[in-house]
Amino acid sequence: MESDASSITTAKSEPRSTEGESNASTTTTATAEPKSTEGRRWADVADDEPEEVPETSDGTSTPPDLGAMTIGDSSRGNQTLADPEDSSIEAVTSGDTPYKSAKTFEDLNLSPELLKGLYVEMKFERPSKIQEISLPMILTPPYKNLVAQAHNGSGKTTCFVLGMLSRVDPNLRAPQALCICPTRELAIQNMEVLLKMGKYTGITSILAIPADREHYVPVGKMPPIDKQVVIGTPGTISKWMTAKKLSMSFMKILVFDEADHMLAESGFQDDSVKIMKNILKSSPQCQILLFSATFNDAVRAFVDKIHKDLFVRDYNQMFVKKEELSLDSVKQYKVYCPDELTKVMIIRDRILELGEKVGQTIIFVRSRNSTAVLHNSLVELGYDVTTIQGALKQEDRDKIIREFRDGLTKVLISTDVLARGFDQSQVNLVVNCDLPIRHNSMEPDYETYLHRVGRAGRFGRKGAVFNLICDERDKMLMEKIEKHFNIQAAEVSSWQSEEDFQDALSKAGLV
DNA sequence: AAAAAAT
Repeated sequence: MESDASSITTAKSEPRSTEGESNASTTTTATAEPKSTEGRRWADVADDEPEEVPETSDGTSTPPDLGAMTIGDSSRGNQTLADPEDSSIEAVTSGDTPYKSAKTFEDLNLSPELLKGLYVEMKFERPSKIQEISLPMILTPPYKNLVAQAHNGSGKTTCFVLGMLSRVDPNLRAPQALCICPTRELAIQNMEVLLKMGKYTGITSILAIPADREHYVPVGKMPPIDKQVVIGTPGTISKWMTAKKLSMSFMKILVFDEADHMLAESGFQDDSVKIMKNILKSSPQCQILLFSATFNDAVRAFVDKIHKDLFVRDYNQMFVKKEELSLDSVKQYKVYCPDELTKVMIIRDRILELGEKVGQTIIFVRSRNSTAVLHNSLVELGYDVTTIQGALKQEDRDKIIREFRDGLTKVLISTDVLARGFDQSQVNLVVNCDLPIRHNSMEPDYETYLHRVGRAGRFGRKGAVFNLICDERDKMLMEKIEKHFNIQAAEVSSWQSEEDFQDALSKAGLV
């Protein structure tokens, strides 16, 4: 993984309105971490690739001491002394709390039970780079809010799950940690990680997603929640909260997964802000973590605003530069084709079989209706594909996901319900049958594009994306995407040539 | 347009 060879840079910013504090200015960089050859690290680095990173300057490198560096800026404090060529993750800490990077889990004062979960269940050996940086910021008092950006497939989930588990007091039988996710699938997936990592801790948890019909209990008849960690979707959480079934009085940590989406999208934003305000009212000290691979300027401004409006507290940040965000390990292609109908032929004749050879495939389309159209034409032709979208019954959604997770199905057609966060290591191929587009505009949806790409190449694995381009609008969208991420998607020269597709996959390192 | 969710 090339990104491991880059360095960490950190910068210190000052909280607004604290003047006259001393600002020692230094920068430190960390060189490539030595790789362990046996077992897995916490982030499950691609195990099929022999790691050949030499243990260079290991002994000579300075550990990144996250507090004691660089300048404070009076405004937002994004100023750093980083070498722009060399920085892939940047931490901006706020205030005077010194943060020391966590080279081992023992550095973090975790309970023995949690450590056992990390080593035995998760098979982690030591913190990854983003964990090394973010965990001390999460776990060091005073507990400050954190806005954390990290690459797709780099293990954000394990970061905030570990954060929640270690901040919960196992002896207090009340909700203390809350995680809000954009989809039920993501909530379920995060819960699975929590159960695994927290297996020996005895910490209790509950999913807050709508129950299916036979398990439905009216909220009024529900007993109050006494579980310590709650993970769910905004509607259900908000419902429980309003009905006073979910007490916010002991809440210590609130996590927004895919935070940019949760805070920016209408429909999500209202619930998210409502929950946040409600928690802060009864639990003003609650720590808020915002995690995502993408934070655009509008979201950043909003985050800054809510901090001013609601908390008036300073917050820490960790982020990645836009140019370094698109995954190097996933090769992106464009396929020109004459019309929409041809897209189906291409998927059928060129992509499906090749895709099955290299693992599993997700095909993204724009609308629920398009999933049905594509699904039917492929099934009619005898192909075994399944489809997921938000209008399906929960049981069906669960079944489709289960079958895909178990490897019983190889090709999944999906709306953007799976664009974010869905983690299935066997997905090596992503097809954008439609490019993602911003509602009511001709602009591409850059964030969604990046998240879709990120469904392949989990944890540094190889992957490929085929973008099907059939008219001027597609072409324009693709050009904008390339420009935005400063990449050049390779062209599959002829959609009619099986060899060209074969070639594309081999260039992506998949065959 | 899609996502969540409750009506």
